Amino acid sequence: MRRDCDPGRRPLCWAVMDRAPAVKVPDPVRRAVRRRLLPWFAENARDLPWRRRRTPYRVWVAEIMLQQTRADQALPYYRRFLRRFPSMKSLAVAPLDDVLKMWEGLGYYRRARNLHRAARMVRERPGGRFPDTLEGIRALPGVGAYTAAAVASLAFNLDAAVVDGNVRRVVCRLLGRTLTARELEAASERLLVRGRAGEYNEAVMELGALVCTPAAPACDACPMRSACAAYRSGDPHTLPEKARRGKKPHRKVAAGVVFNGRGEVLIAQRNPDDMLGGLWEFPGGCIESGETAAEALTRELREELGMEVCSEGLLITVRHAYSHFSIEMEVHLASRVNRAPPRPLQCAAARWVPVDRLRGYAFSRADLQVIEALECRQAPVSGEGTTAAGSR
DNA sequence: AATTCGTGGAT
DNA sequence: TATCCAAGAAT
Repeated sequence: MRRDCDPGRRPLCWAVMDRAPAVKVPDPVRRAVRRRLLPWFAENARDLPWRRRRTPYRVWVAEIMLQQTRADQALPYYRRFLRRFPSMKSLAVAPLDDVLKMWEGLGYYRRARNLHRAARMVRERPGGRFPDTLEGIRALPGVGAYTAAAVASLAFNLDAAVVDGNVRRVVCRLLGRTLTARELEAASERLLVRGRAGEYNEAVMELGALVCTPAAPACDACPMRSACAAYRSGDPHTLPEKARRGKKPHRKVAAGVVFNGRGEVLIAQRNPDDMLGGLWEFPGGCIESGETAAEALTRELREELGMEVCSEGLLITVRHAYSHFSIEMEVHLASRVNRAPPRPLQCAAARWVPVDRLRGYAFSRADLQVIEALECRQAPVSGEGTTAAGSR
């Protein structure tokens, strides 16, 4: 592709260029970044914990946590995470289950697993030191182009420009059209204030988060207004053009709270590379066509855990939306029909746990609803004939 | 290159 | 209620 592109000549079509497509970035825009945006940021930057004491470790954890996650959602997680794992070493030596527990409810759990793995990789480096080059940072698991540039600029003051959702929106509006990913890289590189890359990166993202928002940008409060092509055009909210997504499929799922007669319930750990990998769950699975929830439950526990169980009735129906599909989960109380112990045939592990110890394990949001239902079902009843385990 | 990864707030 | 989409990465 790149063979016949002489960089010294202007190609007829930018699309054939592999690198550095020429994006016209007007001087007034570049000037406005230095004269307006950076002062605005100095004045209006939120006081966020990861902006204090910018060690590579603290910056890196924040950037992983902030992937596809708003600052206000990440905030309480960041505080707890740094309290529990204040250093690279404390994270590296911790069990993965502890890391996932700290991540519980935040989503995209692969981030937590990669974070843990990367911490152990950093410990193996010479001196156990965090990589201090763009390529070295990029090589850590869970670190892509964005995060590498963010850590490089914020923790090491390297001249690397980030492109995230904010940058995309802000730059497309400044230039008045929807840019391709490659054009965005080139444009952000041109806009970057050399020697102040971290400040520039955060300023653009802060503007996107606080002022240049997707639906209703607050142009009246925008320091870049005079240099913004989309503002002049009159309808800045229409940029960048968005590709519409398809509808999410809906699945019906069955899950079981299986009691063993000693007040303990069965939980299973999901395989590391699956969705919600490493999290614990109440075992179950998809309801096939023509199947009842109770039948699906019996089948799934036979397949996943080699157990024979029988539904004792509905506990709760949980509706939940994941990133790319939604579920309606019928959660049944269930009991064993024999003494066969659970074997982790299609999961990572299985364990009997007292209900009041469930909170020590990491679950997804959907299963946390189940735990709530279990807890408020147990507490008030106390004396009466216990559970569906029904000793017999 | 298009999918697959969570969750919650805004609209 | 339904849809969008956020400091993206991995495959």
